[in-house]
Amino acid sequence: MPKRVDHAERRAQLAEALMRIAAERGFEAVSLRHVGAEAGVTSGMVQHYFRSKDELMSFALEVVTERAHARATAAVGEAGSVREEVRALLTALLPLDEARRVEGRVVLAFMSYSTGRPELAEVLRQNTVAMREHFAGQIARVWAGENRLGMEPLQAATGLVALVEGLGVHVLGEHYAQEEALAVLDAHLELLLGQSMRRSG
Amino acid sequence: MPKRVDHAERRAQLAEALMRIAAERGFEAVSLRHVGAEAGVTSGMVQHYFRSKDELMSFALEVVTERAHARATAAVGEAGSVREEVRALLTALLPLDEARRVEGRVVLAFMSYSTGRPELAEVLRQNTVAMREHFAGQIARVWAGENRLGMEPLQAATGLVALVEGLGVHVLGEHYAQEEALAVLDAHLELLLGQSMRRSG
DNA sequence: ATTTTTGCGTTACGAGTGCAACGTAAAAGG
DNA sequence: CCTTTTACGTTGCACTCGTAACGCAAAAAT
Repeated sequence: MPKRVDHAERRAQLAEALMRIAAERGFEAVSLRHVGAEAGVTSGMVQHYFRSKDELMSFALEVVTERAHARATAAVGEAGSVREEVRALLTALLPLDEARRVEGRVVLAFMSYSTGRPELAEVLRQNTVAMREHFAGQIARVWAGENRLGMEPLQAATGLVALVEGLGVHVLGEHYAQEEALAVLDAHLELLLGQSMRRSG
Repeated sequence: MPKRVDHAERRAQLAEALMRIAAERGFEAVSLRHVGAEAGVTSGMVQHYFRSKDELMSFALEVVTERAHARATAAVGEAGSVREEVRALLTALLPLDEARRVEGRVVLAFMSYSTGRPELAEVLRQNTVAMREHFAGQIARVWAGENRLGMEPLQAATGLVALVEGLGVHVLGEHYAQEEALAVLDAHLELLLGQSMRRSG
């Protein structure tokens, strides 16, 4: 055999090339040849590692979700309180730097692309479901059984995830500055988890 | 001249064909030939009404935003109070029936597609900005100068729009049922505009 | 040293693309 | 009636696409 190559690493490199193209030139510019060129190889090499374009696409989506998951768990590790953890998790999902903007664009593209492709849609769905349940648990802990905001923890969690999703989309589209999005997120976190809640009734 | 045709109407028909394709088969299935076939004509006819594919795409985006705007203003007309109006506006944006699901998918596709296409991105941006400002004004009216939730009306409005955007995306992706999304929206509206706010301090 | 396996490039093919050019039937204007 | 204009359809071109087939060098296995 030749130079013994790490299969997983090569696949990851190609997935990264795909993400760069999707983020910079749009999803329709993603082709085997372009991905190869972006990675400095030929389309034949891409074919060697992915049996079809669909397989390449699926793998890229998995990479991007794994990356987001890794950043999220890293952020959790640094948090001291539940509220800090929730905030760290949510801000880890916002496109606040170039790397996350690229990932955000890729995820957005996949959201549209997954129409009529159940396997891809399922990956995205599981992601949302997991986050929803995680936040619901954390919110329930903070609320400690009391529910003075007129909603269930799961509803609050669903709203929080949706809020961040929407803020992310708007920041990506440069509808407003990321500082505004962060301020809005903080205000809503304060509303849900802050002291003011204990003063309400 | 031949059968004297309403130019605007034909363009609208083609835009609708485009939307149907984009919603059912995905954005990459949108081609001049497919749009023509969906509308029951040839690609040459499409070329007759749109000088380029880009022009067709831009027009379709305008159509979809105009349609959403029309539904929004119609919903406002039926509202009796500010809160009802806000709720009507927001639910008019959620993909709660097939027509709105189609539009939602098209908008989502355009969000991704508009990467690197400033004219398209600007249309989406203006939409968000307008809604943000509108809701900020309405919230300010309801709050009547008092601000007990620890955020500005514009921030509350931004959060509301982002929340609905996120809920819409999740419902489109079938991450959860639309009833859940509606319940979450109502809970948040209650939080922002309901009586409980007057009881908080 | 020879065989086998692997990594990767090259080439080719059919299909689909946007677009330009041309053809033509029909209706309005003279 | 005849010309002009409009509304299409048709054809063709240059290009890109995904995929399959083949080629070949290099390294491990024997």
